[in-house]
Amino acid sequence: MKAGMNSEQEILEQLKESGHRFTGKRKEVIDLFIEYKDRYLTAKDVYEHVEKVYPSISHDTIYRTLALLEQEHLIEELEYGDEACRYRLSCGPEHHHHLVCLGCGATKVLHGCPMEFMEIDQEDFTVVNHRFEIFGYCSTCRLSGRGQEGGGQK
Amino acid sequence: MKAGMNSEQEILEQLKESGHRFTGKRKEVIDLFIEYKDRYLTAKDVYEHVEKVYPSISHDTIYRTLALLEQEHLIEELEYGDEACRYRLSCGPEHHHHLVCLGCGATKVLHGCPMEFMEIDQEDFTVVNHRFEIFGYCSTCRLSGRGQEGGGQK
DNA sequence: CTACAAATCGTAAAGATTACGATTTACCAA
DNA sequence: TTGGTAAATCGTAATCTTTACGATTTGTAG
Repeated sequence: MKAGMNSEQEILEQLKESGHRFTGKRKEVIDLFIEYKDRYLTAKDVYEHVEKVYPSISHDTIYRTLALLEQEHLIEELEYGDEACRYRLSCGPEHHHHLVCLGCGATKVLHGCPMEFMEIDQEDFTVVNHRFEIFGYCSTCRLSGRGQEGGGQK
Repeated sequence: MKAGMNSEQEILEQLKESGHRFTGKRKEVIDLFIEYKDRYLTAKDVYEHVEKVYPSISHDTIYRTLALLEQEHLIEELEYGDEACRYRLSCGPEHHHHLVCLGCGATKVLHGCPMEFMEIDQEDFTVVNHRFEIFGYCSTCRLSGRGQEGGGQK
């Protein structure tokens, strides 16, 4: 993915280039991610948004669309505790991690990756990937009292 | 939890102290975790083990037992990608992270926590917790060819 | 405009986890 | 040793997320 690819136009362009079609349902999904640019959304959020325009939208379509967008690196997935997975608009080709707000799903990019500081003997253990996220409450949610109930994350 | 609390005797003792009963089913669960001391196990693994001794064991019992043991900090939980959660015997009171083998669930303790290197403005974002794991293949799984198929973790 | 493959629908299955009333059991006290 | 009581467990089914699939619709190249 090219940096700065975040308009509906550019995203649909990229889908086309990789041999996929431009459909109204995909447009709705993409528009929602653009509207909540820095935020993680659940499949349910996406379903409910598209449902407003296409009342007969199928779950199958939502999940396949999410899989397609992730495969094209247009959105990023996050395993969100024991709740459902969440997705957000991809924020660039460079490797990064996030601060994630447990109240509203808003995110901030973290600079630096902890793997730089880890020394692992690759003879002993072949690293495939890693996971790093910091959870908490953004100032908006903290001030609105949403950060006082202990949080949903174990 | 006290350090080195890893015998069946000690664990049952601690359960008793916190007002819980010593049952044959709990003993089976604890024995399994002790047998696979450094390894993550799924609820299904636990269910199938206990089932051998108590063929009519209920799912409810397994999940409540796991929740109890986790609440008492006797086991640790890990969200394992889009698969089921996994649990392992707690390895001590001090904060730590793990290397996790995608082939067999074996783990190694990592020294040092990435949060030491992260500078976060607590005015801006109130940190509640964080998550850090490194996934890959241990030497045993790599040699047996289990690490060549691309791995199950996205 | 036509044809074909991609995309979607509608419905249901799969798998993990939780819920709950009824029953059994561990354990304290007599 | 024996009850009594609350905890633990059973059996069964619901819930929730995600996936599957044959039938149908639709985008798009030619």
